[in-house]
Amino acid sequence: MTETIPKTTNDLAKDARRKQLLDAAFQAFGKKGYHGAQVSDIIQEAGVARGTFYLYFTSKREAFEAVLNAIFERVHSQVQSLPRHEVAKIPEQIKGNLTRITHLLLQEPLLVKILLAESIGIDPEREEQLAKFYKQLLELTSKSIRQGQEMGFVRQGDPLLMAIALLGAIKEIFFQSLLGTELPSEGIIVDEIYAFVLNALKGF
Amino acid sequence: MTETIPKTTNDLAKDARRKQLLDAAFQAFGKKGYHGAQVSDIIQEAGVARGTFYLYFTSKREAFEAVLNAIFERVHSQVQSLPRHEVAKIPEQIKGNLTRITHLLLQEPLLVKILLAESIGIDPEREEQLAKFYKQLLELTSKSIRQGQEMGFVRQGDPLLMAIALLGAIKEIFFQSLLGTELPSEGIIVDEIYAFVLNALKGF
Amino acid sequence: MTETIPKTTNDLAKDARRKQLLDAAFQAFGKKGYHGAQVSDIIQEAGVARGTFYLYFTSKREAFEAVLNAIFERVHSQVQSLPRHEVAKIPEQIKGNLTRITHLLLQEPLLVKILLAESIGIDPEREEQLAKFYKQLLELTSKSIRQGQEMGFVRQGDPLLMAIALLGAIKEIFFQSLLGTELPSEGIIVDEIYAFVLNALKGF
Amino acid sequence: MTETIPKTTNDLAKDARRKQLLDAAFQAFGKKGYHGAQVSDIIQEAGVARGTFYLYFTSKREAFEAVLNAIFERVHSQVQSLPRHEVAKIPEQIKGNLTRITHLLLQEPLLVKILLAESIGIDPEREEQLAKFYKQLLELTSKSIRQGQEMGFVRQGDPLLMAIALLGAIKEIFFQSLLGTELPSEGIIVDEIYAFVLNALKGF
DNA sequence: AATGAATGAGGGTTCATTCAT
DNA sequence: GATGAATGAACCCTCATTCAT
Repeated sequence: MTETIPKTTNDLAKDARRKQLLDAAFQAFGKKGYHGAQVSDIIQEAGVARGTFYLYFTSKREAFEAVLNAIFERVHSQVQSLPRHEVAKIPEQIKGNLTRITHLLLQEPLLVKILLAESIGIDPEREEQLAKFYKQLLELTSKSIRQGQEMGFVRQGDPLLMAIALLGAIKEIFFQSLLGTELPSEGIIVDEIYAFVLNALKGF
Repeated sequence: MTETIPKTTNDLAKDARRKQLLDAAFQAFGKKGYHGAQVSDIIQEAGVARGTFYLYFTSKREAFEAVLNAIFERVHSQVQSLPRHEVAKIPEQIKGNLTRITHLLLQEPLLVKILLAESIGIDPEREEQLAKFYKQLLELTSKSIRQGQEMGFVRQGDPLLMAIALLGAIKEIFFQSLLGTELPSEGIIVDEIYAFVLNALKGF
Repeated sequence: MTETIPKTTNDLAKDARRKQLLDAAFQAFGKKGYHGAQVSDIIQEAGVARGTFYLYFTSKREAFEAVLNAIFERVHSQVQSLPRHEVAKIPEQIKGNLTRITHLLLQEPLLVKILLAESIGIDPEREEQLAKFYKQLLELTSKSIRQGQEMGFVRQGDPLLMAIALLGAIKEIFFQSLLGTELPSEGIIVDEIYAFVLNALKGF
Repeated sequence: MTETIPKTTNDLAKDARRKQLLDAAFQAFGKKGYHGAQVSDIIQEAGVARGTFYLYFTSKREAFEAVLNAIFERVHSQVQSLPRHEVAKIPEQIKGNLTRITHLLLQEPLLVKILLAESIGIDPEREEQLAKFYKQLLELTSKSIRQGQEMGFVRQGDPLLMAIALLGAIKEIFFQSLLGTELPSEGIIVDEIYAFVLNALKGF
């Protein structure tokens, strides 16, 4: 009788424990970087024993991978793909996306740090993962740009390069906030990015 | 009289040896990153004994620092400050700067990797150094933007954010080349960046 | 309730392991001296892995410090403070102290070596520790001498210098045994030291 | 013609250079101990190049050996052997020896440090050398004691142990001065040692 | 599942000694 | 003889991972 419940309980507990370790790993990697963070930091933050860590991750690297995946998902979840047919709503949606992403990234410097500074140079696999993430982003964006060019409200030019430039423009703002550069308020940042995008692309 | 020549000779030899080690360090750090590169890699690349490395650098970290400084100087040397009074020549000069920087960075992926990916997360001092480098760049750029705004050919907006966005747009192109993204030819890249800058900023 | 037992068990195990390492360190330092002894010697003697050593001591130096402390305690434990009021028993007690110390030091040449030869020149802190150890010994002794002088059965003279001389006389015997000088039997040594002390101090 | 003079000059120069290095080594070993002193310290103190050191000593160890020998000679030169037949002059001579040795050792703490603290634990050969030095000293002393016993003015007891005790009593005074123990003036020290020797040995 | 003591490969740094100039 | 750049063996310490309890 009591046998069935524990299983569920344990599963829940397992998930909770994993999340607890994932959070701790996020904190540790965000604060100290991949190499600076030790497994000791993670288990201390999580309040578990050393062996426990290896019950949920096979290695420090895998834990980092998991953290990175969680970050990707979190960022993705803030981006809604733009509706193709309702052209009138596009600007509004773009601004909404910008607002949500900006809010997230300014709120979570650790996330920014991991995404921008720690995700490269760990190993080839990680780099590939990162490249894939950006590739998706860039393909989506350059497709939109190409559409805009066909519809005449985006200027001519290499869509991929334009997409890259836009991505970089936005990334750099958060990177600079990471370096301690004093930035204006969130609202102004969103407005400025939006203006930047419009201007950089506009076709007339 | 004969005393000065040996001295010069030795100094030259020491400089040459230092450069040899600096180059080897650049290679090693560029290929494997700061943490991945071992002192063994550097001395093997340079073809010297272990102790020799410590004759020229007090530590692995100091060697990295020296590599970073050399990179900063190399990048700086490619940028000519724009002439204030000859407005007509500004576009030409901007394009010249872009061409030179683009050429350098596409030619030297290791340099890009160190500058974009390895220079953060090593230690606070390094981060400060990087922050200073970017701060100079951004101050210079945002001042130009402000001037352009006053003269009416740059649109309104926060000059710092605009400068950051421009910097990021350019950086990202090289970062993506680092990640293996297939890019157009160097000439097209330069043209596109130039168009991007003009469009992103233009005031009418 | 059952929680306390594992804890005790572990603590005991940890104490045992620490003692094992301490003993090994004592052997190594005693045989080869501080600089001659390597951490490898200690762990080999103890039969544990390299990392284990650093689980119990933060450094080679700290291990030496611990060895020295253990020696101090061991020596101290052999010395019983003399009863002030039972004058008649003092000679007997002195002889008892001498017997015990002599026995200990002749039995443990490693201990003598560490105490006399290795405890100086390691670092200022260690020297201070040693100085403190001797200071206590000398203060105790010179106080007794002063009392003896007041009571008339110790000759006049600087009590501190007399205490130092006595200490040195005794130390030297063990130091010479360390150097390989052929000494008489333990019993004769004790008798001789005793006679020496009595004669050196006697007031009439 | 000029050939013969240079030889002498060079020999002198060689001796001077050797002495210069020996002095520098004495300073370095005295201040930092054998292990703490590096060849770098010695050549810096002497103001010569690294290679020069190895023109005069085959190794750091040999330099230490040379320093130790110089110390032995210096100490020996202060001790005049006692005249056997002029019994009346013995006390005076003893006191003279004590005065000179005390003066030397209090004047030269570095010498004391090397002699008492650094000369053991370097290597077996050094230990042997030290043992020989002390053996000579002890044989001389114990022979005198035996003579004194035969002549009736030294009490009975093991002559070697008595000699050792005397040696130790004296050594300890300088050792304690090394450890920073506050001692009386040189004159008092000499008087006290003398009294100590007399009392410790006197036969009635 | 949880624990934490034990492991040991690995890496940075030091420093006595050599040798070409 | 003098120099000092180069050498490389040696050694301490770290930390991700394992495994018996």
